[in-house]
Amino acid sequence: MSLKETDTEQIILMAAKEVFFKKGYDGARMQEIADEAGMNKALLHYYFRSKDKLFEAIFNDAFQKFIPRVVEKMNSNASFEEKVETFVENYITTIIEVPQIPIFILTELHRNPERIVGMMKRMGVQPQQILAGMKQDIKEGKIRDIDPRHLIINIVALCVFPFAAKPLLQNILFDNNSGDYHKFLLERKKEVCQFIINSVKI
Amino acid sequence: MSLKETDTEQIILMAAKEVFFKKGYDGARMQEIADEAGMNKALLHYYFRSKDKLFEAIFNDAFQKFIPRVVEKMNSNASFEEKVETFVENYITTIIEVPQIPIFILTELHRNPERIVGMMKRMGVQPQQILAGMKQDIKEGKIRDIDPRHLIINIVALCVFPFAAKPLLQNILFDNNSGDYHKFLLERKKEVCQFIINSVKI
DNA sequence: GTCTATATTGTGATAGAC
DNA sequence: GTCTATCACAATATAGAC
Repeated sequence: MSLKETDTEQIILMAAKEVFFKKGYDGARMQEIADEAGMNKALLHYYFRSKDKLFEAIFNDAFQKFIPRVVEKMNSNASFEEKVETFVENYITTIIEVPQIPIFILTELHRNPERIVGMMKRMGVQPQQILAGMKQDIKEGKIRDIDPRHLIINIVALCVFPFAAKPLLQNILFDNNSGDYHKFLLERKKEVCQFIINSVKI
Repeated sequence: MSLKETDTEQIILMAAKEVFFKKGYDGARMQEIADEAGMNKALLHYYFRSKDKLFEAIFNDAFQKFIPRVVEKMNSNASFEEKVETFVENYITTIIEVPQIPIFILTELHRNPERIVGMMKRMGVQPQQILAGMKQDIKEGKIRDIDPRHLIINIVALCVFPFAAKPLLQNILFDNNSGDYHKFLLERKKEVCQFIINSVKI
């Protein structure tokens, strides 16, 4: 594989990511990706055969960069507080870099649930161990009695939602000032941790 | 307007809602809506002129049924606990009836932010008064010191997320048993209230 | 590998018979 | 009001020159 070929492939991937993230699969156009990449439609097909295959390449990549960083350490034997802090910190830091990811994944999850669920499972997103850890914490009286499934959903919800609803929140709460909203999202790391830990205190 | 005409119009609207909710604007096809309604494509255009207009009818309707029920009472002078309980109760009850609404609104928000934000504002989704109420509660020492914007986002996040990510959560936490997940969502009403109130306790 | 041109199919929309 | 037939154009995909 020559250097040139790899370059072109990378340029296509970057352009496709841009467009697919913004418009979703159904809304994206091969022509727009080609324009964004500064080349012809035909080249996209030359490298990736079809829109579907190109999308899959983007999606798998986004997914594989995202999930492991976020799930990391959740199964360690750290304290509940430490686990929450690590998770929230990793999650929000990661998404701030690519804030379109949550809505992208949610949309695709809606469009094609089986595929996403399958991918998640294959990548080791198996909450059983995490749930067991939480049960242990409850049993040992470290946190109050709460259904671990609610707790885990609450944690993820608090991290994801501000990004999924960003266009609305930024406008309605921050007059569309993206700098302010960015600062606000950074604050959320400690805010969310505090919110969770407070609410499970004995 | 004859009875027959109104009937057909309603049938179209129901079919369109079904398809638009499931596939989103870009993914939906006029042909599929016509099939779902048991009639011809041409009729859709006869009644609604264009795909865009039909979509708008659906969206406005979903929106106008949803938002007022949810925002209701948030501006009353009830206690913080009461307000949270009313909001969460209304919100989750409403969404359980039409669980596709959150992802539908989020997707559309992403596809066309200005339109959604505009509609929300026109429908009186103005958080200033709610934020002011929360500030007052903080000042009077009824809840702990917390940025009201974080608080309001947290409340909505906890309500919305389980529906937005339903296909994933139902599969991964409940082995795709929709009955179990439904029970779980009903439980969330009190669970979410408790979670919030605990976390803002002095 | 990259381009232009074109094939092929899909899709929103309209014309016109009934 | 409802249908069939069809238009016009958009979008994915491929053929073939360079």
